Amino acid sequence: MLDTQTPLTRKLSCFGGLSQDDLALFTALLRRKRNICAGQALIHEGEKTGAAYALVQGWCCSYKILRDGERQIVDIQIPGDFIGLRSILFHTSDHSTQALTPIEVCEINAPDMLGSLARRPRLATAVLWAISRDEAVMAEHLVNLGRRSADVRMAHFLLELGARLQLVGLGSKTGFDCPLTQYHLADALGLSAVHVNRVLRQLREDGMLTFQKGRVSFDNLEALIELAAFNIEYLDQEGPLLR
Amino acid sequence: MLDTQTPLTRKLSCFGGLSQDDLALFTALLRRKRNICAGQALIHEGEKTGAAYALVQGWCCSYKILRDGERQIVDIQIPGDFIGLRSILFHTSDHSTQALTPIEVCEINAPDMLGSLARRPRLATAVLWAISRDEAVMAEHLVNLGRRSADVRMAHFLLELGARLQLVGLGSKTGFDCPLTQYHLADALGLSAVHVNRVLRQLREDGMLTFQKGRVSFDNLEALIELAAFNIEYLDQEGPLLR
DNA sequence: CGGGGGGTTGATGGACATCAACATCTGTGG
DNA sequence: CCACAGATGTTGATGTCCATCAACCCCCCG
Repeated sequence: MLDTQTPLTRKLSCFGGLSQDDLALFTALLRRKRNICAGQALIHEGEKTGAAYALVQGWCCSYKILRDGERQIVDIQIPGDFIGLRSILFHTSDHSTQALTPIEVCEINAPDMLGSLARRPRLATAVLWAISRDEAVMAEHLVNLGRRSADVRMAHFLLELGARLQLVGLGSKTGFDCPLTQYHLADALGLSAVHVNRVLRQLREDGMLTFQKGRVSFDNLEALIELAAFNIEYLDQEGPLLR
Repeated sequence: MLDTQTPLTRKLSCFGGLSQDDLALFTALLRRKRNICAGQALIHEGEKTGAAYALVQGWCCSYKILRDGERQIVDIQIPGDFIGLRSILFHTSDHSTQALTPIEVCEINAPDMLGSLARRPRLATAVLWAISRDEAVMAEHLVNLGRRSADVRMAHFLLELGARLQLVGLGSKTGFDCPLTQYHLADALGLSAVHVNRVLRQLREDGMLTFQKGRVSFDNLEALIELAAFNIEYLDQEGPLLR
């Protein structure tokens, strides 16, 4: 492995079967870098430009605002994730995206991207895999909101985040650094911030996990996985499918 | 337009820019037809085969079952939709899919499909658009579960279904035929069947919509759209993007 | 020193789940 | 033709999970 690996190439390599040429071509797509301050918006719901990015460093979140001002976070992006990929082919962007920390992104030029994919089937397949994975994450998130109680929901969400971070080298079995506030958790989990606070306290008192000062600690990983019935398979990160 | 149009080609044409050759090649992919009885499972969560299909006729639904037996329907498929597309690149299927009515599907052979997409960029783009659209639908579904009250949730869900059916010629402004039971609605909306019943009664008494005997009637479409704050843009079906 | 963002805790209420009973309809076999 | 079972739909009574409102805390930073 090269030590020029970025989180994104690391993730795509997890899918497997990419040559050095594939990776080089892909990296070449990601020329134009941009740095964004924490709190800044990257994409506005309803805009027509259809911009897409790859997130190199930092965290951001995609969300929708309802008429009454309520917010639902639809996805959290961590290094190695795509941002706004599904809007490049759409008339209008269906969500907003905002930086949660200072971030570094690479703009993706849609025509270039589509061109490269046409020339490199393996690369196209890997990107399609990444998109499918995002969709699988969203499906699990849907189940979370629809059918799980607040504590299980929280446990499941944080376990998933931990697993995703581990894949790109930003977390371990013991926990991860996490810039989210309780308000973000509330907006992601469809709860009120007050209730998020209570659920976190409960989980802490039960010795399951601690969320404090920007750090999530899995105090009893086994029990957490059991509580959430967390089955990591939907993240499909157990090694290359193609050889 | 040909009158040999299927719901699927009709949907892909909505995206625009496909030549007769593109469509012919695509249709050729969908050789092997299968008929399935109502209630039969098509895909089992956890299976390794990675099958995918295009739905030609009838309805089906994709869902996950939780440990306690609860079910969450993740997506409803209507004619012209893909089934299980995101699992063709995965180790295991992350959901089950079941026929709600007698259905007719075409198997999709993954290697063939990927090959065709490599040779036909326009076609690849159209399929990518269809995938993006599925994802956009799921994102809106997520907002539905996370932040909307039961009545609004119901209104939004049925309006979306109506719009999707209209695109493939199976619905109108006045309503659509709908094989779902109240139990299906409950599992899709994260509610109990009892509460679904009450919500439907309320909507009926308010003159908004009637759900009876396999038929959804929009009694006051304007008011419904207002109630649900339904903005159709996320379905991206307002005419070709490419010309 | 003041103000704002984030976090914490208690009191109260409401939306929805759960339990239970019954109605209606359909198909099936006697 | 009737009896019956099973799936679906309907309605009431009761309970619970979580939202809402309202304080108050700490900490950071201008």
